[in-house]
Amino acid sequence: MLKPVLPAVQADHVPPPFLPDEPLSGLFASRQAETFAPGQAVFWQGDQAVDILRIRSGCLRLFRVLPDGRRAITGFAFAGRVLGLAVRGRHAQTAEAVTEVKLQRLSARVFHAAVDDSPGLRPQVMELVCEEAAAAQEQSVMLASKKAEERLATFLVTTAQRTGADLRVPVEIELPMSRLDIADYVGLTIETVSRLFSRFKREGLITLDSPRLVRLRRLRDLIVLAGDLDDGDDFFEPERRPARPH
Amino acid sequence: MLKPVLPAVQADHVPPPFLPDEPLSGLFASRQAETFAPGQAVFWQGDQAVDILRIRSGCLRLFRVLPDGRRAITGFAFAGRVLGLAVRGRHAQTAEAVTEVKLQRLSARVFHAAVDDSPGLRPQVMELVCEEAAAAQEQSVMLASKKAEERLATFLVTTAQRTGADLRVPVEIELPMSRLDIADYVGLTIETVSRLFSRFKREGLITLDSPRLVRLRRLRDLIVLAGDLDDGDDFFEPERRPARPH
DNA sequence: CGCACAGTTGATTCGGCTCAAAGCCTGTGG
DNA sequence: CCACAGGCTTTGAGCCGAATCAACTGTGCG
Repeated sequence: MLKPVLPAVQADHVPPPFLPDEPLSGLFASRQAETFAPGQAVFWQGDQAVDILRIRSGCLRLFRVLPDGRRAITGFAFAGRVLGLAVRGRHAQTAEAVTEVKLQRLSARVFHAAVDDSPGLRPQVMELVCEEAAAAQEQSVMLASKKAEERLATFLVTTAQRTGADLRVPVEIELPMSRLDIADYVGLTIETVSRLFSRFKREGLITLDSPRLVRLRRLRDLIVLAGDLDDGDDFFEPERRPARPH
Repeated sequence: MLKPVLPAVQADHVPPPFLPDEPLSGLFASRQAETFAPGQAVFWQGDQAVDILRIRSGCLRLFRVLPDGRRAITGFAFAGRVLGLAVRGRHAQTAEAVTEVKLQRLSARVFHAAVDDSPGLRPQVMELVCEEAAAAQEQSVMLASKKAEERLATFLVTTAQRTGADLRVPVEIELPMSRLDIADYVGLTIETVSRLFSRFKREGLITLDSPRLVRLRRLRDLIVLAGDLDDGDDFFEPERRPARPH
């Protein structure tokens, strides 16, 4: 689950707009990018899903709204993520830009046709869908059984994970999303999330250079706090995340 | 999401051991069934996933255990369900028989080889994996934003759904799982679940002929209570769930 | 008959929510 | 350059819903 999943994103010299070795990048090669401003929706819950999308840069939030207005964020999507693979018919969620987002679009019909007669692509698509399923289950487990502090710790650790940074030293992560987004993601309120940030800071687990810029000191303790996460012992194994030549 | 998903399970004359039109039934046609006693594990979290399984009868619980022993049930699996499709490498969860379970087994290697060169089977497998992903997300949304009573209502309604019964009249559902199972599934404690059953009964939403035999009176109110669920207006549309000839 | 276990019910506690009020940055216009 | 507005974020006080702890009640089984 938490093993290195993203391929080579941590390579020092690669700027955001060009991630090599991304899954399915070939299919999108010649497609031109659209831009979405922060807060703008890419698609809405209930929309007919006609396209497969690939994020070039930026961050999206994926969420569902209950009839009474409560919002549950099911995930955040970053550069390289392909959306719409597991969608049959209508979108079950809304996708909204958190930061400015650039993405490419491909007709689902064309996409699936192309994938269907490429034995090389098929397992890649399957792999991505499986990852989505696994992530959703992970989230369920967290929400069903973890307490507030464990949820935030989990969020911080997995977010750090995603950046592909070297996890053996204090990691600095930039959170593009607001406290409200985080709250709706981990199933808490803004206030509780904020209080937890403060507490983690007070206890020396993190530092907050600004509300959106977190440095994880004592990552190991955070991992333990997070509870699950394969208990993180193999997080620091040299052979799993080889030292980068510099 | 909640539209009729299972094909023809509600046909009156079909006894549990022989569900026709089941997805992928062809592949398992000649495989002989194994039996698991209640409480027995079919596979363990962490096991190498070598087989694809298909449930012929009975009910399984799928769950993960956190290091400190808390258990989160991610779902229950019933006859017709195929397990192991979305698993890469090791199982992320344990599967345990709730009732006596009979299932068939097929080597994952063989299975995927067969699927891979059958253009007819591929979309079926994809469909199932997508359903798994969707179910997990549904669960996440519920756990992230619903209160206790809404969770139990959701559980009851979706369970009723699954049976494929006519939902316009009081549905009687047999719950194979214990209160503890339900609690671990909806992210509550046994006591809270029990209290809610009592309350629903007191309020006339359900009757409890025995702890495991629930009759849903006022299903509509339960659906509203459940909150989400497309708000259930199209639950009762005649054309969606045609009246059965008798 | 009595033990074991599942489920229910009650009393109490406590974590996280709600409501309310300050801080704090960012951008905007004077 | 500073003042101010507005949206985030933080912090505080009090409350409430669900967890916890603890009987008690079936019900099936040796």
